[in-house]
Amino acid sequence: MQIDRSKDNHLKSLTNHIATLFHLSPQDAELFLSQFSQTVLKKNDVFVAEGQVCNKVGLIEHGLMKCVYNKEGEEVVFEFAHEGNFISDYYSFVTNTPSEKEIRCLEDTTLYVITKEKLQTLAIVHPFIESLSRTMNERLFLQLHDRLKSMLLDDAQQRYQQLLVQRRDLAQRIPQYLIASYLNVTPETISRIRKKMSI
Amino acid sequence: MQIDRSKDNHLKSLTNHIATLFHLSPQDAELFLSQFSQTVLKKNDVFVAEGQVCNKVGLIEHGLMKCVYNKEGEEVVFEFAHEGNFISDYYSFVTNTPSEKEIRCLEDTTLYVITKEKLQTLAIVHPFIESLSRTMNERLFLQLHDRLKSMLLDDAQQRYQQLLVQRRDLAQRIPQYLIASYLNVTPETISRIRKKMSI
DNA sequence: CACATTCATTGACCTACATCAAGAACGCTG
DNA sequence: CAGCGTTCTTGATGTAGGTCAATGAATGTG
Repeated sequence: MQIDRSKDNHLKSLTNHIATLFHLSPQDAELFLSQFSQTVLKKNDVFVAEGQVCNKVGLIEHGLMKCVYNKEGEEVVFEFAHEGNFISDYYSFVTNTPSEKEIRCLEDTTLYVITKEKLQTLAIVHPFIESLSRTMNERLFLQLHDRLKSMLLDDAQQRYQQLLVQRRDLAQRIPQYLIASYLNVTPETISRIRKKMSI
Repeated sequence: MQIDRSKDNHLKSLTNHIATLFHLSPQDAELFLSQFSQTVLKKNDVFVAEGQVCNKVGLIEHGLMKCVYNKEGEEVVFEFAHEGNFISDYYSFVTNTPSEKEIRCLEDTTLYVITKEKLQTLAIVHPFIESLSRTMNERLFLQLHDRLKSMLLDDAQQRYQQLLVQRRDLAQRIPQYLIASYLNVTPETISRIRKKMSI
């Protein structure tokens, strides 16, 4: 049932997406994305390994990834990313320290990748990259802020319900035990919450 | 025992601090700070009220402030800020939405304040402001990241111990019940942790 | 189709931390 | 220094959510 589009069409759609997101002209957005190189990964492939300095940012064209801490053998989900999202261990990226997280594909994933070095080189020539970086930092800040706020103020059920509202699409593609981990509870707790809510 | 310095000396010290923090030339740092206006607040004075859009950033010269959520009448500490720190509800600042937090002085506080509008005007004339904003966003991101990480991975005792190591100076100026709130536990829990650690 | 694997559910029980209530130890300020 | 508000401590008890273990459902694979 899916229409097979050319790589160019996909890229075009991503370009529009980026232009809108960062208030760029179509030309700037195209210039920006033309510096990325395409990477194709299979389900369970690792994009960033724990212990490696993350010096790259990906922009997902198609697919789904998770970014997780390893806490004594248990995965603790830090973030999910899907079509149109950027993915990186941005903490490692900024601080140049080894990543304490792992980024891995939950589905077959195609993404466009650019290195930190290339980004910095670009920023020198094209001032709009600096402004784009600022906006991106802002977005990352807002995301983290929302997450921290709900950890500080809400209980497990409230967090789950908010997730269902705010990221319903994601919640349907991701196994419940990973949702649980993202909400910082056990799968059993999610199961009981669902029962209580009779979903 | 304290040496009484002139206002100019204080400002000079802040200017150096900012220059170092953001890799600015002394000239740029001075130019930047010259756009701020001094505000003097007493203990318990409100800097940002809940419900008001926060369109300003303060830089603390002397004193201590808290930034708190109000959760059903209970304060939940989001952040503390003291000498040399910037203070704002940056979420409200960026999104132009009413602040859900209150920022209030824990001690008599002197700070330098600049409005969002002025900052934006400045950025047009002086490109270094844009880069400074990016760096500031980055720092805010890293701060939130650390906090979220410890909420996800650590228990109350670990969070308390890390606070003692990372912000010992702060911990000594702030009542324990606010430390507790910052760590998202009750004062009783902190008291019991201290007993167990025999501090 | 049989079998394995992976995920979700449920129940019994446990634990970290919260809540409530009562003192104790500080400051202040008159 | 007496008295009072504020913070900290301690004990008794409650609870959200964790852990462990068993069972089911759903999915993939030879």
